Amino acid sequence: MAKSSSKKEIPKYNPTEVEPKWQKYWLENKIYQPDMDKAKKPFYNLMMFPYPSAEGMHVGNMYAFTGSDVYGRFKRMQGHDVFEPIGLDGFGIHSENYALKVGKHPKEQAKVSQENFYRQLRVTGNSFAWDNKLETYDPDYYRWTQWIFIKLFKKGLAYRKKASVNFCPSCKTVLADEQVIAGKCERCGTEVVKKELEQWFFKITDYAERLLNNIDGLDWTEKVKIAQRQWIGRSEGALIKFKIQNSKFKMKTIEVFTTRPDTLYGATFMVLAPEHSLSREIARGNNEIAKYIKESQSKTDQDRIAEGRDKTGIDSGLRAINPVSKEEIPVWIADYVLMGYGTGAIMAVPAHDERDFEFAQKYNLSIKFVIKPIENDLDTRKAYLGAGQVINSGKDWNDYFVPDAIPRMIDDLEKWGMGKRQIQYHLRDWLISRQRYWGPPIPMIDCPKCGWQAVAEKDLPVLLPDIKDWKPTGAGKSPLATVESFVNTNCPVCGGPAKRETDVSDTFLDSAWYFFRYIATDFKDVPFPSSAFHDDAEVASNNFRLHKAGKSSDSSRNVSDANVQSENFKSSPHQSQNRTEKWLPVNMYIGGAEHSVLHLLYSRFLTMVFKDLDLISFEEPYSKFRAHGLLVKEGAKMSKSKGNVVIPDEYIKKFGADTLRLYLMFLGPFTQGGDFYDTGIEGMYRFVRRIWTLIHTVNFSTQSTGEGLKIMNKTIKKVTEDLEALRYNTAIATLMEYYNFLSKEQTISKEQIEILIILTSPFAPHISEEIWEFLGHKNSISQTNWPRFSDKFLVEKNTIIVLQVNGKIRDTFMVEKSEIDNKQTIEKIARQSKRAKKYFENKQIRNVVYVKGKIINFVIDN
RNA sequence: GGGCAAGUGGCGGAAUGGUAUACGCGGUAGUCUCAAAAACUACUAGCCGCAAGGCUGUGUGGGUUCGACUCCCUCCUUGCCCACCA
Repeated sequence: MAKSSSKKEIPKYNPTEVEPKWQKYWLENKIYQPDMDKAKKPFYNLMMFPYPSAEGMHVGNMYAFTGSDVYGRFKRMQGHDVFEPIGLDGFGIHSENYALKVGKHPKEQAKVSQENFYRQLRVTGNSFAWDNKLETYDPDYYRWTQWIFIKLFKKGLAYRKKASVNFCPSCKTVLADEQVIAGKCERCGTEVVKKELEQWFFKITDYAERLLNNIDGLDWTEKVKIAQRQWIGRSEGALIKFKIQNSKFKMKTIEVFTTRPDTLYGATFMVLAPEHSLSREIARGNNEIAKYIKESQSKTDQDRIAEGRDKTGIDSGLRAINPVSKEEIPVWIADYVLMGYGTGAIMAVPAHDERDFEFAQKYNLSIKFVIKPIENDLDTRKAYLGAGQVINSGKDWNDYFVPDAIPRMIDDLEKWGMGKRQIQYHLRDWLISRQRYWGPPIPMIDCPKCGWQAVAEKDLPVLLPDIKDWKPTGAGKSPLATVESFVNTNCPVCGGPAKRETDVSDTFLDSAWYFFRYIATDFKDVPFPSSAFHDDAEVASNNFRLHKAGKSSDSSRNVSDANVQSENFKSSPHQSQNRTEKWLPVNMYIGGAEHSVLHLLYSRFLTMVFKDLDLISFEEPYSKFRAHGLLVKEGAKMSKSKGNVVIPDEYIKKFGADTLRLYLMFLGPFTQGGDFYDTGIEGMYRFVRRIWTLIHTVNFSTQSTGEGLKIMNKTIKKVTEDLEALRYNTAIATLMEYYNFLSKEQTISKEQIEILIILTSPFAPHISEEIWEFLGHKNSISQTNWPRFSDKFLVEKNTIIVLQVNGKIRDTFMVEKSEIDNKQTIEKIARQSKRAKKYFENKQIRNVVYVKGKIINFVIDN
């Protein structure tokens, strides 16, 4: 090691002193607070904000945040004005359930969690823009969540509908389809049942095609793109009408959706979902059928899954006519057909669908094959799903080959007036209402005269009342329904007595737009700046906590409102109206893959709606998204029940945040996750202390030379490329190799050391600042430019050529770079190899493969 | 049932067609010490060998190639996501 001969005094590395010192420095000097209006190279570096409800931040949160922060710090040093905000997703069932568990009012618990979480976040060394923090349960925030609801309502995108919905008996609320995982409640794991309730929905299905088509253009983790495509679930097919024979009901035809119109001749019966309106109509005059429908509805999804493929059903007694074969076919009612997809009715083709085949066998229904395989014989013991030749399908279709001929067959159906081409999506409308307390009240009023009306925008927010009986009731209504002072109000249209909606909105609505609010937390009277608000009288004109004003306060309303809290709010929406366009869409979004469908899809949807409202000019919220991997503990998933959840606090106390950050980023590829071992972190602590010691003992030479320069440039190149690709583990390995090299050198230049510190600083920001200061710098290391590498130092003078015989390595030798184009010379040197000679001497050399500058391979006969 | 990943030393992992096991953990031996810890140094895939060296080796079996952890096919295993979606 390059130690001084005279023994220097080495100060002890003490992270518990160094780290708070720099955290304080960053905060006081607003080092990480970009100028939101004047920033020249804005870079929005977003990480998914946490639910603060658990027992505090666990190491999985820190893993995700650190990975995002490292990238943000890297971009900042590359000259970008990085905006890296943080907040808390504290509204919602998750937080409320935690409050229930610990027996505290959610509002009280939120205060405790907030303090604890922010304290933890402060000591992890992230470069957060603290001035812009937000919490979803803050009225300043949810006021705008409610505003969004109103905007959607006015645009016809929020509507009420009575529907069979998922209901969690434990959480006592309805759930979105997305929150039901294999028939169980995503939050508590209880089996979900179906309930018939009137609910608020968002019409996300109107955006299905756009949501799907835009995916191709996104720079996102491929896995997440696939998950979204699958969730939206586009399929092409046909809508086909079947006439009902002698229908005594209102409905004279049954319409079905099918992706296999080519099998229409094989449709030997039909099946209606129990919830189908025709099923209900039939049930009115038939007890047995009514009973079947009731039973199937009371089943949990879990029951249905447990039953597997043992299908049940009942003959409705109706007969329909197959439009092409003209055969009379029975109509059944069975719960293997779902109301939520297609038309809620199917044409059953048992010969070519496994489910229909099974059902037909159980109930002895006829099976008619209309496709046969081209090569093999038809096996009539099971459904045939493959491609093939059309048979038994009349003169028009016989001998067609499917699936190729399907489009032509749909054309025929259209021509014959029997059906039409149809594109169907699996995506369903977003169920928004929740019968719970801890969320933003849905800002709607039900007037006996005027019907459902939105709360006037000037009256927002509809404050969540502070009540004692906040626990879920399970009666299909929110606890707010019992608060008369809340419920009773006046109609915003006619002024007469009316009642408020008492449900609150889904947590996913809170988190679907938070990145818009981050950039505008200093704006009181708009959700986010937009030129569209300029002339929009209904926005900005309100009396809610309006701040008294800069020069532009034309609004003289209720300045003295008792609620005024902050002096920092700007009152003019016109000012800085470009801010939204300046910062959004988000440049880099990093978060968990578990939000692949829900959160990412919802925020895309809202962004599109904002675009359609002319509030913004873009329609995709996140230009780039990367999912991080899962952090496990010694091979096992961390969970409270196993008691192996790692809490970062104790490790930070013992080793410091820098060591923990480095360790977390080192233990595996960030996008794939990693395995946390206590012994591993000790090794990282060793590395940090070694750097500290090296700095305090090194003898500086004046300049970097030869090998040193080369290695330095190589290191810069590798670390830069790795950081851009989020390959943090190999970036750190490279830094270790660089340290190992430096520690063995007799003399080191100051430049070589500074490069080491700069490159390490995104991972270990505190110790880097401390060393940077020790080296005599006055600025923050985060304000230093990221070093560039120069290719001219990367050129090797000599190259190692590997000598193979039949692909096996037999020797290596060094040649000058200038020789590598000369195959003859290389071959000549190779033939002289003492070690390899015996393998090709006296053998017939059939071929010599030379790969320039890398390898020479003699191919011989054995 | 469908979709997507991934299988490499004792362990976490590196290498994406060209010297497999970088970096780290753990282990062994040594230096320092009365001793221990820390720190530092060396070794550390398996087998054979005193050594020089050789053979084998990236879940399995095959293929493509001068050359395969890497590309293609078969099977096995594990993880994640979705799931009676017509």
